[in-house]
Amino acid sequence: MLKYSRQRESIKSYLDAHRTHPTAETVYQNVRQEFPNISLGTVYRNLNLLADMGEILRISPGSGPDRYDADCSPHYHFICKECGTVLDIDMEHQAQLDKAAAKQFDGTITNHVTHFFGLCPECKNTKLL
Amino acid sequence: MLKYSRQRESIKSYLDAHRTHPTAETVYQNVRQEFPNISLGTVYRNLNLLADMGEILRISPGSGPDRYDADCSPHYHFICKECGTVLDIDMEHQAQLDKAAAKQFDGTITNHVTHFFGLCPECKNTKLL
DNA sequence: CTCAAAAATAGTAATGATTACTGTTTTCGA
DNA sequence: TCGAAAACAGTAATCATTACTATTTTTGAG
Repeated sequence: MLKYSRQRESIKSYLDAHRTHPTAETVYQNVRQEFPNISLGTVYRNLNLLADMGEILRISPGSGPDRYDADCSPHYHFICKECGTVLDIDMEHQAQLDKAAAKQFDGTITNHVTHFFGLCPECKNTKLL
Repeated sequence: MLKYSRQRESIKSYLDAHRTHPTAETVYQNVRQEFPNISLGTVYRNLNLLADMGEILRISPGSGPDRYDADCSPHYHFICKECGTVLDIDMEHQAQLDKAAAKQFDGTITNHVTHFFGLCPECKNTKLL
């Protein structure tokens, strides 16, 4: 049975208010303003809980720590090869990919995750100089 | 300047011969048959080197250790939610996705990585019982 | 409201994957 | 054949995350 916790509430509302795909560490540093004694373990436990309940999304960018996103709608992410920033991609979800992949496959395909890579707007400009 | 090494040769040929997307640990255990004194660090260093040179592919499956693949052609992977197995997906590469993603995006998109999730053929059968 | 069981917490230790460091060995071109 | 550069083995360290434990918080029944 799930019980309310002020810490979880604070973590969730931080994510709701900041769509920057923060890491657990970033969430920790910020929620600490409200709960100076919160422990990193509590942040991880609640992020996992929220993700398991489907209230937030976990993004695993191939390298570096996982990111979290309050936007649970199926959408894609961009990851900057230079600075690691994670940005939302404004593009419709390609549900047909799952069917295309299932054609020659004997198992069951339920979903897919796509990450786009390249240079974010800022790093792109820096490279021009 | 890159110098030849018997250890790197052995790692590369293990990958060439086994298209099972092994982890660094699995490569280590197997190459150890030929080089009993090889260290895990050497395996990691050479896998990174080969990946940087574009001779092998690194697959980061969101959870668990990275996998390596001698097949560098752009292709997709399936990851079993139950057992973690990584399998090749027989499906053409969707190059147009990069362009679609770039439309509303101010940075530069060079490539994308897509992982399909679900149940592998074996776990699917096990679930039926 | 009170109180106790269940859940959550803080603090800390442990784990797993990977990288970094160091002294020795191997490679390879002059 | 010889010496600089690169790679090595072995080990220590790092990073992200999970596990453990004693204490505190939540919540529903009386």
